[in-house]
Amino acid sequence: MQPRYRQIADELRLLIASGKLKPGDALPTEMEMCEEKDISRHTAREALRILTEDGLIARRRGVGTVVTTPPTPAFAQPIGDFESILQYARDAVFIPERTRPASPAELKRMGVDGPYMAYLGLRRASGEAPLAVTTILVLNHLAPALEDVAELNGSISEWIEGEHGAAVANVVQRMEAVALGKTDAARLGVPSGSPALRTLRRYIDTAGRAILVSESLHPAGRFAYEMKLTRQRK
Amino acid sequence: MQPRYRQIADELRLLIASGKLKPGDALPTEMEMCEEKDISRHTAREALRILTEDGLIARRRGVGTVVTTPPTPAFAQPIGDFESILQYARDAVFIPERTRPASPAELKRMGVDGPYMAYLGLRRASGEAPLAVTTILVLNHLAPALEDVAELNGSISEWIEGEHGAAVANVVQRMEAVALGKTDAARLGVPSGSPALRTLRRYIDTAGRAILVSESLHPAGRFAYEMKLTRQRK
DNA sequence: TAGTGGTCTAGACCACATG
DNA sequence: ATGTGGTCTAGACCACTAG
Repeated sequence: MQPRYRQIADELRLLIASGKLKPGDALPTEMEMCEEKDISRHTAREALRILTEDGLIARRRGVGTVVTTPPTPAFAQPIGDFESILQYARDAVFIPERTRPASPAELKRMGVDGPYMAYLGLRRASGEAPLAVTTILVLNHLAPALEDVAELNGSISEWIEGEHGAAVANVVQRMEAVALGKTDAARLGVPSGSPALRTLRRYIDTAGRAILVSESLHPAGRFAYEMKLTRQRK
Repeated sequence: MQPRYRQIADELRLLIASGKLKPGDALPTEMEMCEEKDISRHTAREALRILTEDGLIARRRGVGTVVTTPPTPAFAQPIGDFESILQYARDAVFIPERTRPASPAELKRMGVDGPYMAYLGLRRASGEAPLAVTTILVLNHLAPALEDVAELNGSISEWIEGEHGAAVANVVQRMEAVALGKTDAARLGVPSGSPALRTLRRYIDTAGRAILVSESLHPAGRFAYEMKLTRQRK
C-alpha cells in the first residue's frame, strides 16, 4: 500500500512520461488538485515536491507549475565517485566487435606500454544510436576471450577483479574534446570532424600497473558527464 | 531572511560538521525539537527532511534519528577534489571583458532561472593563447563590480564567500563536447565549428540556490580535465 | 505499553507575479 | 485585486520498535 502522495506523484509522472503532459504544459494548481483528488494541500504538495526533486516539474510562486523541458543531452549520467563509474559501465553496455593485440599507436594514444589486448566495440544504452565508440585495453595475461566479454553484463574491470583477484586501487580519468576521425565518425553516424568528448580511464592496481584502459568517444549531444562534488564534512 | 526550517537544519548541520554530534549520536526527537524551538511538528520535520536528503542523518520509525556514519563506499572521490576545482579557478585566471544582466538564452543554456549578472571574458594561464572563453553568472545581489572582478586574483566564488558569508555547499559539474560557434571560435583563434570541451559548473549554497554558474569552452588540444579516484578503505 | 517517525487534515498568513 | 506557491500551526491516526 503506497501512501496517497506517492500514488498521486506516480499518476502525474505517468502523464508526463506518456506525453499527455508535454514540456511547458501547466499542471493543475494545488487547490485544484486538492478538490479533484479530495486531499489536503499538504498531501498535494508532497506529491509535487517529489516531482520537483526529480526535475520533472518547475514551480514558481505566483505563476504555477509547469513540466520542465528535459536537459538537452538525454544522457546525463550522474557520476561522482568511483562506484558510479562502475555503474555507468554496467548501464551503458559495451558491445565488443573484435579483439586483437594492441597496436603501438593505440598504446601511445592511451598512455600505456606493454603487452595489451585491445577490444573494439560500441557503447549503447537503450536507444538506437550508439553512445560511443570504445576501445578497451587489457593486460595480456588478464584478458578474457571475446566471447566471454560479450557475455559479461557487468564491467570488464569487475570481471578481472573477480577472476584474477587483481584489485583496482584507483582510476585516473581524463576528459577532453576531440574531432572525430573518418572511421569513428562513420561508426557513430555523424560527419567526419565533428566534436566528441573523449574519456580515457586507466584502472590502476595496487602495484601501479594499468591493468585496464578504456577510451570512449562520445559524439556531441549524445552524452554529458555530470558529477556532484560535496564540500567535505570536517 | 531564511525560513525557520532551514535555520534549524543549518543549526543541526553545524552541530554535525563541528563534531558536537558524532556519527551514531541520537538527535532530539521531533516532539523535543517542537518544544525546545517552539515550532510545529511540520517545521521540525521539514528541517530533518533536508538533512536526511543530504545523507547526514538516518531516521527509523519507532527508533529515532541518528547521525549517519560518513559513507564508506568501496570507492570514493578523494575529498581534495572539491578544493581542486577552486584551485583550477585560481590557476587559470579569468580575464573579464564586460558585464551585463544575463540574457534569457544564457539562463536557459546554463540551467538556472532568476536575476543574474553575466561576466564575459577569457581564461588564460601563462601562455599566449587563451585557454577558454568563459561566461560567469552571479546572483544579482551578490554580484561584484566589473572593476573588482578584474582585481580578484582568487576565484569569484571565494570572493562571494568572503564578502557575503554565503557558503558553497556543493558543486555540480557537467562536461560535454560541443562545436564552437563563429563568435567564440574567433575569440579563441580557431576555425568555426571546431570541437570544444564545455564545462558547466554550478556552485550551490546550503539553501540549494545556484549562487554562481560558470561555463567554459575549451578548444580541443588546449585543455584536458583529469581526475584521480582512489579506492577507499572500509 | 509507550514512544517513535510516517501520513494526513484543515485551517492560516505571507511574498510574489500577473492582469 | 486575485491567485499562485512558500511557510507554518495544531491537531489527528497509524505502523513500527523497543523495553
